[in-house]
Amino acid sequence: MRRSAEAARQTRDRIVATGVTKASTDGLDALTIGSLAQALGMSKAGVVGPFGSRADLQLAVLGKAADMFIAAVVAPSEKAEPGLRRLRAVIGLWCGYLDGGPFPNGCFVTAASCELDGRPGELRSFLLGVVARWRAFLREQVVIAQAAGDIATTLDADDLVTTLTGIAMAANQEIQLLGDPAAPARARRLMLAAIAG
Amino acid sequence: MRRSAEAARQTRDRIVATGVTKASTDGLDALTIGSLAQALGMSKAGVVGPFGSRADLQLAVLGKAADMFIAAVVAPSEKAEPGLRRLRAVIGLWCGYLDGGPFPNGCFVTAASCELDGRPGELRSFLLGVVARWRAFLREQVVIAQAAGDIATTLDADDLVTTLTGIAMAANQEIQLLGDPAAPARARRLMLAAIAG
DNA sequence: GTGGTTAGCGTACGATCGTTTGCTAAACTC
DNA sequence: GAGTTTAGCAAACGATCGTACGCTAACCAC
Repeated sequence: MRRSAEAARQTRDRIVATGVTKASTDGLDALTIGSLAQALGMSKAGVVGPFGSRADLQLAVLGKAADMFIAAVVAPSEKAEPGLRRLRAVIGLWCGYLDGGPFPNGCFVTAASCELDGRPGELRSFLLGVVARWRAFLREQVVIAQAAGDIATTLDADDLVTTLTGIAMAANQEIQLLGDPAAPARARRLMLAAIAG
Repeated sequence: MRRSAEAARQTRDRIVATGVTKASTDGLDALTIGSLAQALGMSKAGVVGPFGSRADLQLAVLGKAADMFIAAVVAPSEKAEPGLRRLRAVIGLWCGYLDGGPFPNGCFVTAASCELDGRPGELRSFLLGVVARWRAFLREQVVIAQAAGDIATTLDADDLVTTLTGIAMAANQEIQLLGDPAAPARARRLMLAAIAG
C-alpha cells in the first residue's frame, strides 16, 4: 500500500532515527538493512528505498547524528554572546551532552571518528567536515574571547581546542567504558579551568 | 599437510598479527574469517582452527594489540625510575606511539574503546581491564612524583590522568582524521605543560 | 619404523548480507 | 472520476558470513 508524501517523509525520518540509535551502539558499519527493517517492522526494500543504497543510508544517519550534536551543543549556545560567554555555555552543554545526551552510547561523532578515520570515502569526508567545522567554531570563540580580553593571549587557541576536545574525549571514555560517575563534573571543571588559563 | 608444533605457533602468531592490522583499519567487528583467510592465503578452517571461534580470535587480536601498546609505551619507560622521570619517558613514548606507531590507523585501544564501550561481553570486559590498568599506571606515576615533590600536590591525580589521556585522544583524532602534522609535537608540549602544573 | 596425533585444507551447511525486480494499492493530478 | 505516480511489500539473486565435518599428510612419541 501507499502512504502520503507527508507520511513518507515521516517514514524516512523514522528510519534515520532508528538507524542513529542502532549505529550509536554497534557502529555505522553494523548498520545492516535487514536488522534495521526488523527493528522497524518493515521490509528491507521499504527501508533502503528512500535512500537508494546502504551507503547513502549510512550517510543520512551520520548526517542526522551530526545535526543532533549541533542541536544539543552548538545551537543552544548561540543565545549567549560570542566569546567567553558562549564558550562557557558550550562547556555546560557539551558536558551535559556527554552525560546522558541524545545518544544511548556516548558521543556519536567521536565514535564515528575512531571508526572511519582510516577508511577513505564519502563517510569519512563528511565526518571530516563536521569535525573541522566544530573545531573551527570552538577556536573562533577562543579568539573572540581573547580579543575581548577575557582569555589570556598567552594561551594558544589551537592548544586550547586540543585540550578541550581531549577532556571531552577522555570523559566520554570514563562515562561509557569505565562507568565513572564523577566524569561529567570533572570534565566540566577541567574545561572551565583550561579556559581560565 | 601438517606443520610442526613450532611452525603452528608461528602460524597462529601470523594470523593474530594480520588480524591486528586489519582490525586497526576496519575495526574488530569487521574482522571476518574469510577476509583474513584470503589475506593470509589460508583456508577459513585453517584460520579459525587455532582459536576455536571467531569470538576467541577477536579476543586474541585485542590481546595482542594491548600487548603492543604496552610494549611501545609502558615497557620502555620502566628503564626510567618511577615518578616524574618515568612520566616524562611515558609522554615521549606515548606521543611517538601516536605518531607512526605499531598500528597503521592510530591508537588501537582508543578505537576499540569507542567500538566496544556499549556492547557488554568478553571483549568489552577485557578492554576495560586494559584501560583501567593503564590509567592506574599513569596515576601511580603521578602520585609517586607528587610524593617526591616533583609535581605540585595542588594538582589532583585523577584530573591529571584525564587531562593526559584526553590530550592523547585529541591528538589521535588530529593525526588520523584531520591529518594535522603539528599534532604530535603539540600533544607532547601540552602533556609536559600539564604535569608541570 | 610404526602408529597416534594434529595442522591445515576442502567442502558444505543454514543464515544473512545488499540489491533488484514485480506488484499492489493508495495518493496524487487533471 | 480516470489516469498517473509512487510508498512500501514480497520474493529471489549471488555473495559472504561463522561453523562443522571429513580428509590428508606430516610431525612426534615410542
